[in-house]
Amino acid sequence: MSENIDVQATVTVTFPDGRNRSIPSGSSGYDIAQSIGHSLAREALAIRINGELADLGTAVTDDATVEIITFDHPGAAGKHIFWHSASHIMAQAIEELFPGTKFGAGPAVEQGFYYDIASEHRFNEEDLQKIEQQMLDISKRSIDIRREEMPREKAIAFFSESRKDPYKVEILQDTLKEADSVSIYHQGAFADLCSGPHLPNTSKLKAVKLTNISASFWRGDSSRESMQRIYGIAFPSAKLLKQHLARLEEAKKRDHRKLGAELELFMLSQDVGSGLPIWLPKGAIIRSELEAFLKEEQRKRGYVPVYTPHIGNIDLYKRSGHYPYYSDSQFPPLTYKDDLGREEQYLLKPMNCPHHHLIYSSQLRSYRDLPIRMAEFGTVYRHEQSGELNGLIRARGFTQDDSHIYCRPDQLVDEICAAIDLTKFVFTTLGFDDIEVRLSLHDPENQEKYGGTEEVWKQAEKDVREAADRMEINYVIGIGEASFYGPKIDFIVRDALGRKWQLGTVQVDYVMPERFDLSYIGSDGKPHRPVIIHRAPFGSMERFIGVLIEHTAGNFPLWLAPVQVAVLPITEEVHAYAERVHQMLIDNGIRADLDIRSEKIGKKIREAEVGKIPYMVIIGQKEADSEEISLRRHRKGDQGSLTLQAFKDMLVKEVRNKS
RNA sequence: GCUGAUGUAGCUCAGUCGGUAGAGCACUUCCUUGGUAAGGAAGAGGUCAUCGGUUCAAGUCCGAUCAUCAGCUCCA
Repeated sequence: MSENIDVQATVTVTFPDGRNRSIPSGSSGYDIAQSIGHSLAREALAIRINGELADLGTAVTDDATVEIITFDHPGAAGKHIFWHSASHIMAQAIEELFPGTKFGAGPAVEQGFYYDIASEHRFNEEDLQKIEQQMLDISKRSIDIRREEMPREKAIAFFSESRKDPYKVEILQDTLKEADSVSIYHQGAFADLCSGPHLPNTSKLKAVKLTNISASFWRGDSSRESMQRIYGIAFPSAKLLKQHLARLEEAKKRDHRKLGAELELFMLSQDVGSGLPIWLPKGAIIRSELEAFLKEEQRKRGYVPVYTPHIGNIDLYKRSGHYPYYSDSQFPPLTYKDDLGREEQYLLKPMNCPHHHLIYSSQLRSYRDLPIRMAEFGTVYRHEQSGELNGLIRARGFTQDDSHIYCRPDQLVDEICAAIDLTKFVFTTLGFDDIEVRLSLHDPENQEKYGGTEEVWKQAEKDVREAADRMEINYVIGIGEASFYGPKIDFIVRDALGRKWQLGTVQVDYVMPERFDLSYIGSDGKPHRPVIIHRAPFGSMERFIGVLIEHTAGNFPLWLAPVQVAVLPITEEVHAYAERVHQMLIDNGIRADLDIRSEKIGKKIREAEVGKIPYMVIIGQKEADSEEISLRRHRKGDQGSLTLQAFKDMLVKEVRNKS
């Protein structure tokens, strides 16, 4: 390089690691990637210029910070662009195979992409394979993907006249009505309205799997026409696709419905009704251990237990305001008529709140009594839509680890913090470390959806934020996710298939105290309104255990394992000693099974392994003579010999530590 | 609820062109007493989800219903 290069013609680009480099002005993202290395240029999908994602072909004309985006780029930007382009390629493939198909929306999602399409043709599995092949064909044709900016009016003309795509026209006339100029991406004969960015060329797509077809509504509105949604996932290499499919297989093995049946934890029966889980003995042990754990923790933290009936007079729910909000997800009322023809209606309780509020108002409360923290494992019933049911995770009858905390306004933030702390403690103890926390706020555009005044909501949301900040939790904001009576802090985890589920929740409520006319006598001798916190660390016992099954793949920690130890004698001669060992474990509070069948030890071990029993005690003549046990650990194999005392101490300690 | 797929023994599945049902595991009994993931033999187990239709004949073809699964809308 000579010293006297034309400074006008070069610009400085700075990379994320702080290094920078001079490049000719007008260089594209591809040129920049190429200047760094051939393999990066090969893998480059797009570029981020001064924080803005752009097509790889975009020219850099000023000094800028740039980032080359590859498929594996942290933060999923690369995958997102890749899958978004894949959805366009799928649309092109569908258009080529099924001319006349109309296209709705085709975004990238967390696990791939989809496209909503309208067609007379009913797409089936065979079509998906054909479309996959066509997509790979489009990839082979190596078509450049080209961006075109045009005025909105021109785009409307383009989509109504040459593309004949009414859905795109609707988006242009509705969602994008403020925009002057829009962008269109062309790839061969296909074109789509899209803000981009996109892959430079269709050949980047090397492997694709269209996973399923389902129905969706145009713009998510059930009053609009139904469309066919085709889901898929794509990768820049066949190897990555293979890995992805293997992961899916693995996830299926963890499905709590499958493991729940195999490990005899719970069952569902048509004879009882759909969405009404039945706890089998082994599942009941897990549930009761979890309940005991939380009860003890709540006792330490100043909660008092209560019990309330499973049904309540319908007027109670009308008064709470739950009735109109929940009416489409309730079991129909039970109607009772007495001899005089008077009618009474009861609901299976869809929530525990009103019952607890009545307990609160059953006596005169002083400011000195607050906070009052009422806790109940309350079983509730909601008639969820049949398509929503999902084993334990989404049921029609479930038990909330519910509590209502009645406190003074000056205690509120502290109490929210304490509830957050309990929830975090529960999750940490159970080994959930990857949890998303969402502050669920109301949507001011839809104030009529909520109870209470705007001022009340402002205050409640301020308090919730303050508590979340003080507890130093990372959260995302969910506008419109609030309950009708107040904002919430929701704890969200994923199931084996990557679907998100809300578990724990902490909710602030200024509305119910008003509706139930709750009060306490303040130090000034006058009545005041308390504030209510609704909270449930597990959320529901059913859902929590469902997610826990998937999280642990059925390998529960010792304190939760339905059977903690399997005692496996090798021959009949040692049955007496095995019985002694078994009894000693039982006497020490250990859940132990004794297998005295005349089966070979290999088979007994196999069954204990398949049953995911944490510890196996193998007892033969040697152990009987030396008064020891031979220990085997689930998934880890032979652990050698131990004295009875050492084994017992080890178990007791492990159970106590909940490790 | 909507769209699609599926429904055969307790479980996992096979069942061809429509001709009245099959395997493995599990279960029961017997034999076997074996040292760290499946010992052997015999037996029992089915209104082919339910209801209706076509047919001489239906697990198989057609329709409806129910349930399960995926997604949509909704929620702990």
